[in-house]
Amino acid sequence: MKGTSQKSRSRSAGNQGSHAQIFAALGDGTRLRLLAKLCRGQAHSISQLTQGSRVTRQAITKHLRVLESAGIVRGVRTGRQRQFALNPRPVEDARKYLDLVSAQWDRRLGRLKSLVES
Amino acid sequence: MKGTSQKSRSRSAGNQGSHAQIFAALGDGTRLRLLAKLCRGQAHSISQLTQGSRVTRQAITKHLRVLESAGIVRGVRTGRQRQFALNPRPVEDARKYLDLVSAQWDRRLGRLKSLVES
DNA sequence: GGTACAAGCAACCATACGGTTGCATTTCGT
DNA sequence: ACGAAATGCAACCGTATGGTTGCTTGTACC
Repeated sequence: MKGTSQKSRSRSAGNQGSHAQIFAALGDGTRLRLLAKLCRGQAHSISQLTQGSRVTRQAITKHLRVLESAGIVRGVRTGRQRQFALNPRPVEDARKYLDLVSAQWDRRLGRLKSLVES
Repeated sequence: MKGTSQKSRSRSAGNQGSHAQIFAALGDGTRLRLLAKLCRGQAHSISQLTQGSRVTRQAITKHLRVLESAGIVRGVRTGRQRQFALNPRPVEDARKYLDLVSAQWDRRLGRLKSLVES
């Protein structure tokens, strides 16, 4: 997520930039753990999300910031705390991307693989 | 993929480590471009994969190494060159993981979201 | 109004990442 | 055998990342 300067391109086909950003955001254990908590549907505050983690609240904040700029998560202020909730859209997007990769692979292989492995 | 020292744990449920590694491997534009080439089914050598890229062969080699240690790609020697081919297994794995996330979210939301947003 | 909880800000640190350059090694072809 | 092609290896560089600590700001609540 560093070298690739993803500005704000939104080309439909082969748009590696945003996908790369999403995958990069998912590419960390702590963040996946956060995701696991949030995908249960309920919004959590930062300190709630810090509960049970071995890292500092600050670290969690940073991770949330990463997830947020990837669009995976959205935080809204409610009083003195920020409630973070999952935004399933980018996740769906990433899933579709991987689906496409698999599909393309399968198509080219003529489903030989599926026959052999199943 | 740095702080999380993913050694070789293979717990079935909530195994963030390997998933994180896969996502991290996918979290780069250049590597996604590599993936795009390879998912077309044919194996490519390193110099072939370097073709059309703006970065050095060495950079590509490093990226391939990352993809390889995530299991996404496998390279075998054929004479003086290494043929790299995609291994769809980890990709499928990652896709399933995201599927699970979405499913969990949808279930908890009782598909309220889908009704509203579509 | 004062206090305690939640979060933001900023600096700092060690290490990983993406990339390059330069040189060595292996292997194919003639 | 020799040159060229395809990799491999190693050092180096700038910047990002994950994490910490310390302090300030904002908000609830009695």
